[in-house]
Amino acid sequence: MRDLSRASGMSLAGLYYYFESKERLLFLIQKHTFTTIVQRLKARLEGVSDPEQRIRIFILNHLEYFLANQAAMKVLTHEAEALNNGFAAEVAGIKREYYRICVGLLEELKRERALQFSTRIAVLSLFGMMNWIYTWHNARVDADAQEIAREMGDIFLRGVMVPAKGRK
Amino acid sequence: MRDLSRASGMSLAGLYYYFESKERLLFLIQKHTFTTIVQRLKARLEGVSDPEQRIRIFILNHLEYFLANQAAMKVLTHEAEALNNGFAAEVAGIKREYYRICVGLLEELKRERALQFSTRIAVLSLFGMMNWIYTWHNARVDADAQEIAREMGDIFLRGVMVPAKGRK
DNA sequence: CACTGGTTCGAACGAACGTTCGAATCAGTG
DNA sequence: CACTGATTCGAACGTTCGTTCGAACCAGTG
Repeated sequence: MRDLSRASGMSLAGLYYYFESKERLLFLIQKHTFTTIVQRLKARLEGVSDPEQRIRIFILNHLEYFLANQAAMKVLTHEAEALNNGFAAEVAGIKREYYRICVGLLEELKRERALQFSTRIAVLSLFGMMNWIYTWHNARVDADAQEIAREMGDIFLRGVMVPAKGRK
Repeated sequence: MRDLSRASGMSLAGLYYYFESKERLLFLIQKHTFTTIVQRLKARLEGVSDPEQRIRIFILNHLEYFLANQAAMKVLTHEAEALNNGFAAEVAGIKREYYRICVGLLEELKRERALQFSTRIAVLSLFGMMNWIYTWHNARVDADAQEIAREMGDIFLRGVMVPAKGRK
């Protein structure tokens, strides 16, 4: 809170005039962040029906936000479980919706192309690939979100695309 | 430190008889952990020459350790940058060696099969898939390390295996 | 037995943290 | 002008944290 006070130019006590506690402030940040991501994703998916393209949009949307707010996303990732039960439940709800959207996109692809893979492992692997980026992305040497989204999309989509009869 | 004191049954002051500071204790834990992982990996790679098989061993070794020490790996992941420069450098060296090994394995595969992909993005995507597991793996519902290593290996290896001429 | 070196601990120190309180300031209204 | 409600702040509160200190204990040796 003292860091925020210094960075915002408002006194420590002044912060508490607007946010009743540190925990509630973190809650508002988390809620705003995840709501924004979901909302932008929905807007971008509008009108696109090709399952592969929809997954690529999902990846790009996610990476763009994570790279544009890298420091913030690092904090949110680490502080994911710092809220008490009341606050945690609401944020968990938004995250679950986001997770369900991704599951839905993969199931679309699975149905259209008659694929066979564990949706849970696939979704969580994809989230891992994308979320981990806050630990390594360096704006000076690494490509931008669009390029990385393309490469990760290539790896993930090709990895998941094996027809049911061709398996095992 | 008070938590460690309680959990270990030794007094708070007693802890400081063995570890000169909290930071040095964290350093020793990090060093021991990453050294162990690298050492086990090297032993398991011994005698295996097929590039694909070597990568599968890498994934299995990593996931086995992460799942066997899930709580510990969560802490180490979050505390990755908590050491001051002196300690941080030594741990970073071990991590870099581990990273280089993975790069080497991918280059082997690339050479043998004439593949074309960004090694850096591939390695970091793989690390993301694997490391993220501490956030979601639930021993009661999810498969064990061997099964997950197989599935992640399937996704990653197939995702990366596209011949040079077939691309773009 | 006394003595020594290694081990353990209760109690405290100073710093950092989240939070609160009362006073001061400011803008707008009558 | 006085008055009101919103805003801002310095100073402090109680707690937690990493760390230290001196005394106590315990084995083994002479």
